Amino acid sequence: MSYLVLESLKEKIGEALSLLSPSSGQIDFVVEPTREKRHGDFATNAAFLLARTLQRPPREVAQDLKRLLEPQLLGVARVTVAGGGFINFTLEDAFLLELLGRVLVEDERFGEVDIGKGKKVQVEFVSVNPTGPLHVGHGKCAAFGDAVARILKKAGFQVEKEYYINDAGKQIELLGISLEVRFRQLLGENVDIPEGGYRGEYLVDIAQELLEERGAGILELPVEERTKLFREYAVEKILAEIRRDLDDFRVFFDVWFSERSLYENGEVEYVLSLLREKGYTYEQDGALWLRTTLWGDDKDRVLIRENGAPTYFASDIAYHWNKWKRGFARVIDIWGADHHGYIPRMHAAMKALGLPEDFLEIFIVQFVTLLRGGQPERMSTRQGEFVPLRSLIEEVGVDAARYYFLMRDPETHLEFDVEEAKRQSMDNPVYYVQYAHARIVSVFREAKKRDLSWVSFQEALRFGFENEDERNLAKAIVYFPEVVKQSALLRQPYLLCNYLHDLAGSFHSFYNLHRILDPENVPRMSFRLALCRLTQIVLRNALELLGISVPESM
RNA sequence: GCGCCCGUAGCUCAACGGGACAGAGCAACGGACUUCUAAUCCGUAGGUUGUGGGUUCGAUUCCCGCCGGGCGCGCCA
Repeated sequence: MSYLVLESLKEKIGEALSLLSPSSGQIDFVVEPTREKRHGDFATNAAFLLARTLQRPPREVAQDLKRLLEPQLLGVARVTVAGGGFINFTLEDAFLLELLGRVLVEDERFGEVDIGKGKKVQVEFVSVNPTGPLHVGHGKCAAFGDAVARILKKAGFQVEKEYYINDAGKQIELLGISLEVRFRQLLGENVDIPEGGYRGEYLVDIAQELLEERGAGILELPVEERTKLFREYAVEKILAEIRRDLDDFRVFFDVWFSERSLYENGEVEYVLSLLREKGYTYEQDGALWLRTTLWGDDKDRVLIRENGAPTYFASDIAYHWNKWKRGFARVIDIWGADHHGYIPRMHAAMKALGLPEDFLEIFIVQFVTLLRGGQPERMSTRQGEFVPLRSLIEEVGVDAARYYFLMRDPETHLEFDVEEAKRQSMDNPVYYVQYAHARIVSVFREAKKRDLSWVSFQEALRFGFENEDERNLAKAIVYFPEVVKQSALLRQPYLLCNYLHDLAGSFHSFYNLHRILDPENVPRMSFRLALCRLTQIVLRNALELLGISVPESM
């Protein structure tokens, strides 16, 4: 993977550092693209860091490093010391062009970086209780989890996407009861949805369907059978709805895992006995507790209630034990912000089970504040007030919705004014990126229409750069694998959004400033068409990682 | 009260696990289409990074105190 320019630079700098100071092998320097071109192509802060340990002025250390590096670096035209001690590198054009040649060969595989080494990773996300349709906040989780999974796959992990169905417990009981109330109301009975029940309109529709399907007679069934029927019917219908929403949002899961199954095959029981055996549990007030405080939780947590029913926590521990048994090297859980208080106890439970420190990785997705005409809209399924994901998709489209959710760090709050997104949909940043791709396709379409002929892309690269705009575009293109690597390591799709916006910007500038189709100058035309093709490859590969469509025309 | 997230241009956000002059997009202003898609480009303007300290060659970034906003703190899930 030597086209990871930064990687090879880093390696050489590391070697130079250890020559200057053998003891300081673990200096955590960075190599980054420069913000300004007068600083060259890439720069490192290594000298500043070494200066500290050596107790010498950074500039001096930088000079020493430069002397060591200069003869070492192939493909680097210039090494300079600037500022207080930055070391700047300027790539040779020939090297850059060689890298471009490799991109053409790699094509759809370009951007693959093998940091995963085939390790099995699971990403579990959305996992909404089947008690109501998906809302906008879930959409953010869905877009994030799906993009992370795609990125990890590109980075060499073996990835599975999973949805955990909370089809057990009190909330589900309440759902069944709420449906029965709606059902009875349809038959004219004067009954009310109980405290804490689900009041959303969607249950009225489902009750209507059930009535048409099974008739009023089901109310005559024995209590046990009747509540089971209402409960299961509600879960089934709502889950089907959730699946349909996710399909339309282009989010597909490999596994749908039922919480209830953990009870049915005795795994909850088993994990509880495991924890008992290890001596991390105790009885108090008629309940069974886990000593999560041993690992930093605020207080111990209940596993089995006074009434004998296991808590959600208990089944969740069993669930993660199950994940471990399935052979994942690591599992990534993506939760809504309302669950963040749950993190310490879950990590504690993993430690109680003796699982590796880094087995479970949890991401918290902060809420989306939906604004509609300046008015904030609260989202709570239990209150029955929420903005469905579906209606957002219908208003702004899948591509725009996904891009908006992904363009920021999910752990920060996101403000999303629907009215504004609707009104300004033509200025949406996602179109800026997609438009670059559509333009490229259009150039080739035009070239064919005019029956132009040009030198093959690979051959054309030897004509080299004519201006800085072409060169900037080339730099952006070869930087792609580094972005994939970073966003995979940090699990941050938004780095790709930023990168895409940059790349599209470099292309739009290039396009506006230089004519591509010019039969009078075939070498130049050929070289520029090669750049177009290269840009197209990267735009396509990157958009696919985000689950955003790649339009041929707009 | 305790814990987590956040506070950067008028608005929405960047700044790549301390670095060069804090950058984009909207909104504002001025230019560029008889020529490959103007959903674009080129340019101008816009800032005491909430606030007060501290750590050091250097702080938007790390630490502490305050101010303001969001979310949690169940034998719910």
